[in-house]
Parts: sequence; C-alpha cells; structure tokens
Amino acid sequence: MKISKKAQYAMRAVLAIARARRTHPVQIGDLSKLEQIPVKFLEQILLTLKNGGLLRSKRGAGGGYFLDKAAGDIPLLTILELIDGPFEPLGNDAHESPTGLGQCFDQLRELVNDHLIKFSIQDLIDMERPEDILAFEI
Amino acid sequence: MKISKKAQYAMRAVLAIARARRTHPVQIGDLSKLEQIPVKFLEQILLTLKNGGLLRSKRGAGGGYFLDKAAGDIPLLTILELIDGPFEPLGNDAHESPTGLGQCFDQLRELVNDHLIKFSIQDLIDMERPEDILAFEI
DNA sequence: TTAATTCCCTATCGAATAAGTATAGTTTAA
DNA sequence: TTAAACTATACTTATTCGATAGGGAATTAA
Repeated sequence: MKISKKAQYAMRAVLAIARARRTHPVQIGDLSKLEQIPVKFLEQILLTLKNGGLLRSKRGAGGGYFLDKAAGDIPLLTILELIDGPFEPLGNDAHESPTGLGQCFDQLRELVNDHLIKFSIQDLIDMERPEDILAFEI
Repeated sequence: MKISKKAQYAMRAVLAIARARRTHPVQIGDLSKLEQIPVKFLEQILLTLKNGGLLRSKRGAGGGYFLDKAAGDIPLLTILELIDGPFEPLGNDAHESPTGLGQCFDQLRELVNDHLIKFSIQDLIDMERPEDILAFEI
C-alpha cells in the first residue's frame, strides 16, 4: 500500500513552488527540470491542483504557477486527496457493516487523516535543512 | 490508497476460521461460500497464510484449515504484511533523504503499523455483535 | 498585428499490477 | 482404492498507473 507517484510529484511540486519567491510565477518547464518530473505529466498535476483551488496560474510569456493561499494553509492531506482521492482502506465496501474490521479501519482512516492534516506545506519547509534543498535561482 | 481485495479476503478468512470451533478444520469450499470469495483465489490466500505460519492444514477427507496460534496472538498487521507486503507510503524512495516529506511519512508509517499491530483477530471477534455474524454450523 | 511563450484540456498508450481461472499434482481418511 | 481435500504453479483478463501526444487559448513582446 503506497502513495501514487503522481501524488508524490504533486507534493514536491507544491513544495518547490512554495519555496520560490512569490514575486515570479514558477514555470512548468523549470519545475520539471528541478524536480525531475516529466513535463507533460507535471502539466496534468498542476492543472488538477489549480482546479482544486490550491494554485493559480498566469498564462503567456513570463507566466507560471503560484500558490493561491498561504503555505501554512495548505495541509498535505488536501494535495493527496486532490490527486489520489480520499484514503479509504476498505474502499467504501465495509462502511455500513459495523463489524470489527470496519471499526478498526475507520479508526485507521481517522488516524491517518488527522496526521496528514497536521502538516502544512509551510511546516514541511520549516523542517528542511538548507543544505538538502535545491532551490530556484530566478 | 486502499488495501487490496486479496488482503481483505485474507482478513475475513482468518476471522471466519477463528470463529469456527477448534474441533473441526474449516474447509476451503465452506469458507468460500460463507465469505463469498472465489474458491481458487481463496486457495492461494490460505496457502500464503499457511506458509507464513499463521494457519495449519490437514489434508484428505475431513481436512481443512485451522489457526496455528491463539487468535489473540495474530495481529491484523501480520496478515496484511503477508499478503500485501509492508506499508511503505513513499515506496523506499525517500528513505535516505531527511526532507520534511520523508519525516512526515516515516511518522505516518509508524502510526499505521502501531495501530494495526494493536488489533488481534481475537480483539476483532470480541468487538462483533452476534447478530451481524454468519457463523458456521458444523 | 503577429509571433513567441506559456498554460489548458482531453485522448491515448504501454507496462505493471490486481484479480481471478485452470490444471496437474500430493496426501489422507474411509 | 477411491474420493475428499489441500499444494503448487502457470495462465488469463481487467484495471490502474505512469507517461506521452497534440491541438487549443490566453498573454506578452516585438
């Protein structure tokens, strides 16, 4: 059981955009090179995040993507749910059945969601050590 | 992100075997009907659980499967790991990198494993209400 | 006003994985 | 010695994942 590559790309992309200075939008091409994500794949991802209300974009020369809200107001959970959908361990099957398994996995779902909502993009950036990060030079 | 059908079948199968009286082994055919699991698929699952040390079997007429240890000594986690492998949210990629994401998902992994190791098969059975369960009539 | 740049959107494809079937055994009890 | 039951592995099919393709629309700069 793992998180899709697409969602991992999405998290890394939002982190990179958040790290960039807010003065210039970040372009897909640059982001693709920086984070080693196939450019057309990244387009889909950013589009989804944009339509989900996390990012905004500017078209034409000098355009790009930037955050639509403060990095502190974007929990990891939001990104994951936009890309991969909600975390449903038993896949909506065992929801009406109040069996032991159902209860156990309901608790698990809460646990996981609580954890992932606690970490905002800003939190993750604050945890980074400068020497581990390849930042933009704009 | 969800648990495979195979693993869900496995958990239900072990629960059903644990519920059955210990005097008779439970046969694949009966289990298949009771839990609505394709019989040949169930065979694979039970075999894996057996080779993993959770079940034992008796061949020939009147044979079947039974637990190899007390239901209280079988955590859910063991079943899940035997069938689906370990829970690795970032899939072994981000393990050496001490980035924010890595830390966050390391914590998540611990959280999930801790939760799933707390629930034994016996615990789940104790949580069941008798009227929700289709038990064996052997 | 035209050309270049950049995002927008949907369709499609190939590979991997998941789910389920098939077939040919071996062991055991009656 | 026959039928019941598990053992083992190979195979097939369906779905999902990861990625690519290609044309369109908006914006800026020349």
